[in-house]
Amino acid sequence: MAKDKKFVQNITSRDVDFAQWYTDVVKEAKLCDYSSVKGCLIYEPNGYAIWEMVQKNLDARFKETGVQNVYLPVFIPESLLQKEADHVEGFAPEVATVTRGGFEDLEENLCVRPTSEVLFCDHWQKTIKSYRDLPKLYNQWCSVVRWEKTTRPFLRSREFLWQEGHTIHATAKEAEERTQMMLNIYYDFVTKDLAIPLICGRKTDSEKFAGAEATYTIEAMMHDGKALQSGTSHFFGDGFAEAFGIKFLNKDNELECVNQTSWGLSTRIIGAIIMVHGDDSGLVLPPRIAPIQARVIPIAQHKEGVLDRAYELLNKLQASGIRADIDVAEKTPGWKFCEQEMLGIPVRIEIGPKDIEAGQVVVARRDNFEKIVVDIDKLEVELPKILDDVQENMYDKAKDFMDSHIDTAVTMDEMIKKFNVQRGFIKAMWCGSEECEEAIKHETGGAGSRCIPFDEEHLSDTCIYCGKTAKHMVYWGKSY
RNA sequence: CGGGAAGUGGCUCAACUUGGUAGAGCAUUUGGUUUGGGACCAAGGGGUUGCAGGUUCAAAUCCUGUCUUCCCGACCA
Repeated sequence: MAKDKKFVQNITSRDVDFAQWYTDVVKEAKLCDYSSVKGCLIYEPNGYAIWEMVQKNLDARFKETGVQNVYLPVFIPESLLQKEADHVEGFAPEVATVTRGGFEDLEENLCVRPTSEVLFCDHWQKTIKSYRDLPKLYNQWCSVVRWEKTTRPFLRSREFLWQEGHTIHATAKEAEERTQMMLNIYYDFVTKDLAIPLICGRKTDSEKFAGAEATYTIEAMMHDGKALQSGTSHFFGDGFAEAFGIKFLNKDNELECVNQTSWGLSTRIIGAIIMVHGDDSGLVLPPRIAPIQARVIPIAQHKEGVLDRAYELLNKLQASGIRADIDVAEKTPGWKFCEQEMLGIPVRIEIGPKDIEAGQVVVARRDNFEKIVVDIDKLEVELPKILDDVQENMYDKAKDFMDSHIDTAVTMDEMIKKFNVQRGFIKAMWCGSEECEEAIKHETGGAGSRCIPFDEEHLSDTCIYCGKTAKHMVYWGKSY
């Protein structure tokens, strides 16, 4: 069977050493390189192209809901960051600070933004007067800096690219709806475009964003069973508005605080794509997000007519809207196949003398290594169908994996035993206390609460740890 | 931040223990033969050994500091 054969030699097997496999894939797919500053990445063309696709697809979805793009500065005066107590407490340990400009010490230190809530607040405090100014639906694509101690490409870097959306509304209800709406957009984007199945829910108090009233999350399961928080949407109520004095006159001519949201998705999602879909041959990109969806590989390209036909094919594909390229390097076909597989290009199209004679091409799928013979004149019609099928199959495969790695437990013994022998998440009841949450994480060797799902099940009446009345069902698992 | 490992041509590593002209494979360049799963032959090019100090007649090798990467842990919305 083709799929059992390991074609690509320089990638560590996923089941042998997952961490090393991840590093190998990042390297072999040429997604990024390390820079001379710890935790700061050089995004190479292949990696940045994925991010550009993410930007394009997400940005369009945002704008459909009335969101406008803006850009705010990279620096935050230290005093501004300190205005909201919970917020500063949450972020202070990982803020980088500029103390000098040129040869002069600064009057006031400037923080490099770890997130921009306070800048938006500061701006709105000055500009919002009336209910007629509301809502404001802003988003910015930028990078932020968090001085992480442990760094890994894409998953945890000191500087990372993301989008951060910030909105203010006249009512809490409207802000709540916006919080949910943006979570749904993330859900839609990640499940449909990235083919990554998700668990959706609310974060517990200890896990929620510093300064938020409620944090909602989409959680994905990586192939090693660990969770990756892949996007978050926060409801702030009027907490920040109180601290910053963002007030407006309502229709009854009364002064009122705005209600606020923020929501973000980062280049971390590239890590998710790698760890959900990748295999022992390298990266596997879902067709809808793949910068290159199909690569034409001419076989025996020195022979009369082969290159001409290959380019013809390429032009036809590009004209029909498929993102395609061609590999005309002076390498053997086998080498090119491996290259295409490491890069994760969803399909390759082999065309050689035999094909030309028979009026056909060979389409090889990256997701299952299947080779399909297609009539050369029907390729423009057939290829989109194949790409759709690849996309769908990738989601189904990932969904099956996730579903088969979610278990339940009603006693701590059961939970600890299960976490010792299996990967994935475990559903269990919880009383709502932070002490129990902490204890569960400790005793399971690091499986923390991922989220309280929207569709809670009733597994038992009591908290798995303390035995008191359970308030919620929680997904537990180790995470990145 | 604690524990462990490592930094030597573009990449993977050797030489370090016992200081004495930096070496191999892959990649790359040129010519030729090849081409349906990482081809072969021949000839070339490429390294002040992460960085900064120190010891020494002499340092990739010994010492000190520092930076970076990887793994485990702690921390992290």
